[in-house]
Parts: sequence; structure tokens; C-alpha cells
Amino acid sequence: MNLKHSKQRDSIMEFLRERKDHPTADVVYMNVRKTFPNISLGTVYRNLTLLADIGEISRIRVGDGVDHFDADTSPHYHFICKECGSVIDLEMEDMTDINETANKNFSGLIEGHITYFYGKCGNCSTKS
Amino acid sequence: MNLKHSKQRDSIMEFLRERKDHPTADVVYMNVRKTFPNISLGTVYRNLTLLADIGEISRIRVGDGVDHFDADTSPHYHFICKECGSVIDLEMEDMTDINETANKNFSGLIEGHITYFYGKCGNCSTKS
DNA sequence: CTAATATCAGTAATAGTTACTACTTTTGAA
DNA sequence: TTCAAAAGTAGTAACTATTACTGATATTAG
Repeated sequence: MNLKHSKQRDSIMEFLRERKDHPTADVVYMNVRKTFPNISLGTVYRNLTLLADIGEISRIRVGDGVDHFDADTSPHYHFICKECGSVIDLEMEDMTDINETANKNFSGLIEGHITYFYGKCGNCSTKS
Repeated sequence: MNLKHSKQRDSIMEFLRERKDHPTADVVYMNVRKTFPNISLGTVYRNLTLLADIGEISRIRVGDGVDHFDADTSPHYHFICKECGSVIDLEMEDMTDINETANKNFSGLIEGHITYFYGKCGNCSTKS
């Protein structure tokens, strides 16, 4: 894979790094457009996919039908608010041990797991 | 919600019950068509959504972009094979305790979690 | 039996994402 | 430095999974 430099990709990367939430492709598009007014949505998608493939960012799928992206590739868990839909980082240690637990009565090979938590976020639970 | 009886819905329910894997709407459609040759894909989707809403079946989202459906609504975890994409039930106890662990450094309210494991299934790991 | 209404088949519409195409940048070597 | 190969881009078309709409049909309570 022979990467070439691109201002658009830099801008996408930069935007993702300065956000602590986990924007969707569309949100990235809306914001990078402030710097590159005629960047294409296709370019955003292609670069997000590329960056995820080479491990620069990670793609988060929380079952809301939209992919979220995160510049923080260190292993960590996510919380999804059922009320407002926001995706929030959780501070807790990695549960690698559950892979072995799952492998006990299983004929294949378990390499990892994906876990996300759901409920009401701080904002939404104080509101109601 | 005032439900009326429908042969089509029965057939969808029956098909789901006789399958141990976790078919997608399209697979349900293909198979129910053997009994109802001109059932509509829209009907399949509408009934799967309805059945999931009233808790008769459960919708499984494993991040492959397609919804899977399961007539077994008892709480259990799933495994997804990275090779062939099949979704398999795992025999392991519920990890309700991880919700409390996650709640320790979190300001909101954690109501539950979704976990699925990935790797190579029995079939695919013996093949390679 | 019949009227109210849930459900249906068929089809159009939508959302998110990927693919295609002709043009533009980047980059490494001449 | 220049210049062409390769990677990237904007714009747009296409695709996939799903939902919404519409006029006809089936179910069921009274």
C-alpha cells in the first residue's frame, strides 16, 4: 500500500483528533468542509475507511445504523445513550479474560470481543 | 397494539423457530416464499420488526451491516466468524456483573450491555 | 353478516455507503 | 528542476438494506 500525502486526509485526521466524541462520516464531512469547502463526501468515506484499515483510527459500530470513528485506537469500551444517541468513552480495564470464558464450550477459536454498554448518559438522566 | 392473525406472520415465526442459525430478513424472505410465493419483502421486514418490538424474537446487530433475527429470546451471547460470517450461539453464563464494573467511573446510568465475540468458527479453523 | 381496521403485495423512497470517471497532486528519479 | 507514474480528488451514479406509501384483501368483534 503506497500512501501519498493529501491535505484532505490530514484535515480529516486532525478533526478526528480534536474531538472526544465519536463523529459519523457525515459529521466529519460537515466540519472538514469549513476548511475544504468542496471536499467530496466520497473522499471522506474513502479516507475514513483507509485510515481504519491501516489502524490510524478505529471504526465503531454500535448498531444505530451509522458508523462512528475514533482517533483513539487504544482499547477501550463505549457507552451509548438510549436517549440522545451519543457515544461516550468508558474508563474501565480491558476484560480480556471473558474471551477464555467464552472459549470453554466452543469448538472454534475466539480472538476477541466487542462490548458496548447502553443506558442513560449523565446529561439525560439529570434531565428526567 | 391490536394484533390480528396473519398466515404470513405465522410462517415467518415458524421458519425462525426451526433455524438454529440467525437468518437475515432476506434469508427469511427467500424461504417463506416457498410457502407464500408472492409474499412481499416489505411484509417480511414489517413483521420481523413487529415481532421484535413485542419481544417474540430478537434483532441481532453484529456490525456486518445486516440485521439478523433469532427466535430464541433468552439472554445469550453470540460469536461471529470473521471467515464465513456465520453467527453462532455461545454457551456461557450471563455477565451481568460487568455493568456494575462499567458504572464505577461513569456519571450516567448503565442499564445493560451488548457483547459479541469474533474469531474463526469450528468449520473454518479446521479448513486452514 | 358486516363494518372497522389490521395486514397485505407491490412499489417508490430513503439513508448510508461504495464504485466509477475524468481531472489534479504528489513524489521519486532522470 | 522537470516530468511522468501512481495515488488522490470532486462529482456523481449505483448499490444495499430498510422503511414508507397505496389501494386491495383478510381478520375479527359486535
